[in-house]
Amino acid sequence: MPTPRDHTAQSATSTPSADEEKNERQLRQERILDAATTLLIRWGYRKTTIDDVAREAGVGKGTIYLHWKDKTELFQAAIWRASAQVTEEAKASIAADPQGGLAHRFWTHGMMAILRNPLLAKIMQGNSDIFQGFIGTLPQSTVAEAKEIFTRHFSQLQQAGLIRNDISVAIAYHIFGVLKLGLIHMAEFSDQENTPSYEELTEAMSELIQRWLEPVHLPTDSTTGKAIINDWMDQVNSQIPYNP
Amino acid sequence: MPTPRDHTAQSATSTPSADEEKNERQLRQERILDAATTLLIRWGYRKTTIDDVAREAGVGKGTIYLHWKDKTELFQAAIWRASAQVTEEAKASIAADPQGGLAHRFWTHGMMAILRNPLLAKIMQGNSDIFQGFIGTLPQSTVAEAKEIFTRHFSQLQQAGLIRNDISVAIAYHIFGVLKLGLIHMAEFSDQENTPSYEELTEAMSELIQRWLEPVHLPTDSTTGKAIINDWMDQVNSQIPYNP
DNA sequence: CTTTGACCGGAATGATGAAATTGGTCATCT
DNA sequence: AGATGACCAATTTCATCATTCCGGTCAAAG
Repeated sequence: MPTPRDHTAQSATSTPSADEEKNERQLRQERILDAATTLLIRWGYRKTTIDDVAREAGVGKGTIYLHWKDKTELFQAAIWRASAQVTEEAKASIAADPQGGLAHRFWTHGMMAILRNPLLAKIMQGNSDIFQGFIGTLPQSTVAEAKEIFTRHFSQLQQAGLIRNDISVAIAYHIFGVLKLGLIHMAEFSDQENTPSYEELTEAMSELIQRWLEPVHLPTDSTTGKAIINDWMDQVNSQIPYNP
Repeated sequence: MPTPRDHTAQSATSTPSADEEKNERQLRQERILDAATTLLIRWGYRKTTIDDVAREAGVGKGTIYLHWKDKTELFQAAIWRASAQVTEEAKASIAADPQGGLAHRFWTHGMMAILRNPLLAKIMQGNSDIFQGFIGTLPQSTVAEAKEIFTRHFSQLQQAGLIRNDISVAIAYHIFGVLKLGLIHMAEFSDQENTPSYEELTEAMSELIQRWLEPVHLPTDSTTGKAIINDWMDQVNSQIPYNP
């Protein structure tokens, strides 16, 4: 009972309309996700308690259970929101880039969007133990589906002449995995001072992708590539159960 | 006392010459290293005891201490021997390959030599927990020195026109690290059936290196490159305290 | 109705100590 | 002398129990 907290919005209208209530609820949900994200970055999954999140968000513990079934769903929601934001940002960057349809530009925009997001950046920078005890919660089907989405769009990019045809999708998928995991673990492995800056690294990786995957003669039309990649991002996003 | 064992060579000459004794000792040392290697692969560092090794090698436990100071030195020796063998093999493959001086050929030979070695292959295939409780025993200076060796020879290869000049050594070092760690962790991550075969993977990686690092116009003379790489391997080997 | 935090029980954590294991030594045997 | 394995001390492992912690519930408050 003796828990003074700032109820800044003291119900200006005595009877809030249904819309206003909806909005209130929405805002609170975001606030809780903000709190979860902050603490996820600061303490990791295992060491962050529901109580912590509730306190950080300024709500009661029970309230959180009005929004999510359990702890994993809450943190999944936080990660999914981050992913959705990142994909959305990447989509925008790609749309704004005249050459956004090219493989290496696409990679660059994706990587930059990730690094701009505090949560995903932290993961990328090698603090993979944020997920202590959380990995394995994700359904195996999700991983398989992600691979399917990759395969489908990679093939489309090949058919559009944006990626070399003489490379197998399975190999490409595996090596993309190698690059992603390698980036994370190498960041964890090497000490700060010897690690190149992320700008340098992004640029170098972008060039690697370009030389590795792009054919010498690229199609003059960039819209097809953009469309494919846009579609890709949308499907990745639709795989993420995050309601705006 | 009741420990019957096969003393096949029952000292044909009553007084073995100094040479023969030396040889005997040498052979026994190899046998112990063989045992250590086998058990390292089967059980990992932590779960392999000195007793196990002695039994597997058919010698008394005390005998092992006539050869090495302690447990870590024994297993270091086993790993170092493996590394020396691998570098030696790689050197031979490179020497036999007319194009052995090219970056992507060099990478291929190195990777194949590693995969041919049971111990290092096991590590490469993601069973990095072979080292449970062993990592950290290696002096930090070794890592730093390895980086120096890389840097020096990479620059030499650039000067020889075998590797593009417009890429920084620091970046290249980091990305090589990404590739190595990525290969290990991706192998650990993805399940058998979805993983491409090592032949496919080696070939694909070789091509990636080629496109990423090699200039369009390569020097006609291959001997310079071979010499540099030979030198590289020798220095890596000399960093390893393994006496034939 | 919505929101809350006291409360509950299962699970993680830590302290304790007995028992087993194991790296390394050394008296003994060859 | 060179090789060995019984032996020792130190560490690890395991079982036990007390205590704390925390995800989730729900009766009560607003």
